Amino acid sequence: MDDTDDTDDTPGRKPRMATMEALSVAIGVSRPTLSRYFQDPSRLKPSTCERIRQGLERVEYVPNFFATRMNRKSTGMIGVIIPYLNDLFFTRLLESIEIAAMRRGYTVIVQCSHSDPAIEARAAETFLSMNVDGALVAPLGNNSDYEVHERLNARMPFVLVDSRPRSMSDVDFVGTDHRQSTSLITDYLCRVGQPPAFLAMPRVNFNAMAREQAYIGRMKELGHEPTVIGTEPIRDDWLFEAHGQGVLEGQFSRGAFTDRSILCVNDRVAIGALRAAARHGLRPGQGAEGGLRIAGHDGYPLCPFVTPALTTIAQDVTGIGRAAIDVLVKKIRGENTETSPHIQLFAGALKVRESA
Amino acid sequence: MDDTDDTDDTPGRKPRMATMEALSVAIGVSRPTLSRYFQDPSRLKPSTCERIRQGLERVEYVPNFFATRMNRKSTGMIGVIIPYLNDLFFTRLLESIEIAAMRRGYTVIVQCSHSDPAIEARAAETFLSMNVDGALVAPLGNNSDYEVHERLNARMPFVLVDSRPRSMSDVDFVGTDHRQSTSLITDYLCRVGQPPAFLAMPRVNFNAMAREQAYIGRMKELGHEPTVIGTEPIRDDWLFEAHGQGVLEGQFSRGAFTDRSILCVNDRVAIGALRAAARHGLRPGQGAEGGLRIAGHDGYPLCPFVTPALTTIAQDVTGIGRAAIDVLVKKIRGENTETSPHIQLFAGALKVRESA
DNA sequence: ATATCTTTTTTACGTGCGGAAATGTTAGAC
DNA sequence: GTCTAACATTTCCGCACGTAAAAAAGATAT
Repeated sequence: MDDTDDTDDTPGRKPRMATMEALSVAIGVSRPTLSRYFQDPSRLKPSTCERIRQGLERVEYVPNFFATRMNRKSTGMIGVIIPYLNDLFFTRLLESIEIAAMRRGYTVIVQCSHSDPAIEARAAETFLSMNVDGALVAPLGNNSDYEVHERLNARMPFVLVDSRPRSMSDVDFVGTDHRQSTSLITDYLCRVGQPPAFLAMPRVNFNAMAREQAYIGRMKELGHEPTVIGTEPIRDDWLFEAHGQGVLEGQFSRGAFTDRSILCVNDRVAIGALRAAARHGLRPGQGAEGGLRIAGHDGYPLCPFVTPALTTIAQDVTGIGRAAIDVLVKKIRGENTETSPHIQLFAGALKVRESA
Repeated sequence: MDDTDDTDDTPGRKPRMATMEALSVAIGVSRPTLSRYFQDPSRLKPSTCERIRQGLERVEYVPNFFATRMNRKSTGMIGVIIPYLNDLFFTRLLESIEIAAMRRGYTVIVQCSHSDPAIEARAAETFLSMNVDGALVAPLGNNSDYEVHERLNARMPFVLVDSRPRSMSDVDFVGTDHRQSTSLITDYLCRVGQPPAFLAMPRVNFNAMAREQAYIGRMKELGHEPTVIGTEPIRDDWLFEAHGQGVLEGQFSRGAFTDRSILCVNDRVAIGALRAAARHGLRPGQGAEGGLRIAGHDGYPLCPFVTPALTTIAQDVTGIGRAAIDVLVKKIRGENTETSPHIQLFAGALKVRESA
């Protein structure tokens, strides 16, 4: 650690070079040449290139991340903020984002808000201090401190994903077209059974609100009376599943909604709804005698494995993640030739299974 | 961006100082004084402290992450590698790790292997170049390149979490005591019904193997004949749920295992098993007529919401995450007074629900 | 052999900040 | 009022590398 000659010869291993300087004397080329080798080997004569390559095979050297990033105009890093981790929707989104970014040669720095606006703000702060090339943010919801997003947006290439605060309508955004997706499944439910009621969530999430609005709008277009339940929180630390189950158990035990179609704001709520049905001896399904049908929204990976298998709208998570990175990278590279703001909405795909 | 005076006076906002130098002239103290203010304000005279604080309120300044980290002996960062994200067990583990690290004042850098040893290796490389103070690794499984872990272990404080390769038995480890947990549920299943069969996974995961072995051992101790199924992969890109469902559907359609207790290697496999049962009209459960019971392992958050609610062993994810950070931080601070290696195993807790 | 071009090396400076040593300041004791 | 200790602040160098310019070394053509 304190070797003055910047090397560390642990027996049995390759000698480790701590600095590029030490590496250069070990290989026998100058340090600037090495620097250029690491950035773009093609700018060196092939023979020199080969000599360096062979030298590198005989020692262990990994360039100092901070020193390299400090001077370069670009850090090659993209900051990603997601609201919480314990939701497979977001993990799949994150996965597609990471893979897409990796392909483009960027290092992704993930920060999770853990449902806490203060942590979200700190994450933004971290990105600013790390000079990330750009930021991809899935906001927390109504609790978010928008100034945080605005500051990021003002200081670096910035793209919102998944959910978009009303106040940030002029910011680039990639997500699902909830009007389309909700209409699609509303239409389907109207076609195969009674017009659905909507099992909502407390208003803490923009997508939830967007879907609720889309449901109401579509129902009216179809000449049906919209019915929304579940906007009141059951308890404070609610999980989506517990919320769905709690709301519906309340209704079922009053004998309400036992023979209707129920469109849930998302799959996790729907899984709770299925649970409530099961506990009340109800069998929701396509050909259900009672007429109870339950559908979700998102394409949660577990939908095919619950009983009955959950009919839902699958969001194109992979497409969204990839597109978000595409837009962000374009902004980073200054190839922003398109209309501004760039709003890209993906269509949802109907997945008909057993539950509706 | 190219301001030579290191400031940026965007109208309507606080003037932004790009460097500590600029900040120092703006406030009227020397740069090193500022430096010490940010590291430990108590080392400054209260009056100076107050002057700086007031100055900071009138401008916007965030110190450069790289520059600060480059010289400090400690970067204040902990690297965490997890094998994949699309599993709520790992997201919960990660959550508890992040919260624990945050409390200790560390910044967590998460890298996900995405089931790919090459990505895992690159993540380790990143940690080395970033000079993280220590690394917490949940290894990929049999596919992992152990040299990667060994290198990290040799070069920085290092702790394995969740799963431990056989070849790394001398490395600090925090995880669940699978002998205890598996025995606990095996005993329970033997007590309430027929001795269980074990629905395993292909041997790609150490915990899966450990549980399988624990099951076999415990069954023999109890004088029962162990039965293991599901060690052959159904298809290549198998999901855990699909694996459980596939294996059991094969058995059920041959009329096998329809009236036995089945202990699944984990909850995701068990959810697939429940699905298989449902598709064959079977109703696993505590007082099941046919005698079919299905139990899992892990404490997957969805267990209470599937039908029937899944009986399982809950791992103490929060405890594991917190303990792992504790050990790692101790190693980082050189307070490693205990026996080496530090092996810390947490007990699992039986969660009796409906399915068994 | 000389001129021209390409490649590499030398040299030197910059990045934003940490840290040790030197300098300045203050307060208490005489 | 001076001296000294104690503390506060500044000066200065260093970190590991990027980058630019100038000088040197090869390579190729004439």
